[in-house]
Amino acid sequence: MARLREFDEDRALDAAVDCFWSRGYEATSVRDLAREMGIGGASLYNAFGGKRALFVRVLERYANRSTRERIARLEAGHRPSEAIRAFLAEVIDRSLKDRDCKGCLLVNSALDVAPHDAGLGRAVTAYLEEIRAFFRRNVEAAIEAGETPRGTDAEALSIHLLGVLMGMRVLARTGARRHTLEAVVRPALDLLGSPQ
Amino acid sequence: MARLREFDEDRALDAAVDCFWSRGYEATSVRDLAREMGIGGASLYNAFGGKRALFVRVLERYANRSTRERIARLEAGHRPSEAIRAFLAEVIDRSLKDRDCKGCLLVNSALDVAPHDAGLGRAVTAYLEEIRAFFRRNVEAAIEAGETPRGTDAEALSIHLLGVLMGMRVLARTGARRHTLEAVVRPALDLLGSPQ
DNA sequence: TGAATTTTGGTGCAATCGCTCCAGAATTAC
DNA sequence: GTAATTCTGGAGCGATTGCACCAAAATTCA
Repeated sequence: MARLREFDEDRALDAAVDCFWSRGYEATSVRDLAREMGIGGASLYNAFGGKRALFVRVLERYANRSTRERIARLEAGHRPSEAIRAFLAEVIDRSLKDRDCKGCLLVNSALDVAPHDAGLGRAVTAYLEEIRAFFRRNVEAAIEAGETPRGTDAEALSIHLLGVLMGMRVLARTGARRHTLEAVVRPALDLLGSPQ
Repeated sequence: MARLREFDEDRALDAAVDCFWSRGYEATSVRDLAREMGIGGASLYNAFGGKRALFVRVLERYANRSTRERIARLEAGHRPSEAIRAFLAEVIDRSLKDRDCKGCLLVNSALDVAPHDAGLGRAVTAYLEEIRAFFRRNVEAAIEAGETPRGTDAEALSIHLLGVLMGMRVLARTGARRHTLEAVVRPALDLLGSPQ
């Protein structure tokens, strides 16, 4: 009973992800977004509501396509401790390939927008908590499987792993090399137990 | 042979530090700065050259008054491994008191401006490297003093400590509680050897 | 086909951006 | 005192910001 949308919402959303990811929230203008998404300003407001509302959708899409996809894939194909190892190794590899050092949209947002917008802050925190839950789940399973020492505190180690991941993301953003990123992570992986 | 400056440059610089610190580089306008510094726009440009040039001065002042002061004070009053412990403990304490979660200006800048401005990026990296040098120096001394296990790789551990510090700063920015920040740090401190 | 509804590109608004210019005030050298 | 020099507040530059509005285009239901 109305005119059909001419653009593909998912494709447009992907373009918006790239836009916010490489420029940050504040530095990205609605005109940048519209141009990159291949739509007019009116369509953007009509379809997504505005800059902030679009960013909420972007965070959700990023979490789905980047974080959750990786977690599901690695958790399905690896033993618990190896899933964590592979997760961090993959982040290192991607960070090194990431020429313009975009880093992780969630981490960037945690420092950029979260402190100035309580709502977005809660969203970012929830996504980071999903990553920690992945760590925690697999540390527990690794202990159960005998891969990780019995006395290990899974809760504490999962927090440590999240912190190490955040730190690596920050240093990667400054252009750190592989040996630096690996040195950040290695002691945390040692706590998981020596890989077979 | 000319009119004297009416404002105190150091006081104005401190105000500029607070401004950039709490709002970030992009989100801080020259008008914000001038108002908070208690000077006119023309004076700001006359004395500091512009927004970016002022930010360079701000980074330097922050490094002097925050990072370097802390390093010098703790290094003078503690045994090597205790200096590192006290450094991280102090960061945790200040992060928890920091109601508006400003975090660390250097870390915020590492994610905000460094990737989009090579010059500022190098400056930020250099300041972070000073912190790592503090870690490295004291890990080596701690090994020498028998506080830290002999086999420890001081270079690698100093990088790990820097990464853990960055990670803690990110999580603190999202409003993390004490037990979270301490869980991030504790495994790294364990590598320093048990405190006497 | 005509009414209803939504999307579309374009235009434009009020506000703000970093920055510049200017006239006047203040200070020192002469 | 006079000339020279610098600092000061204020006004204003062109550009850009997020967003609103509009008429035309497109589509479905009647």
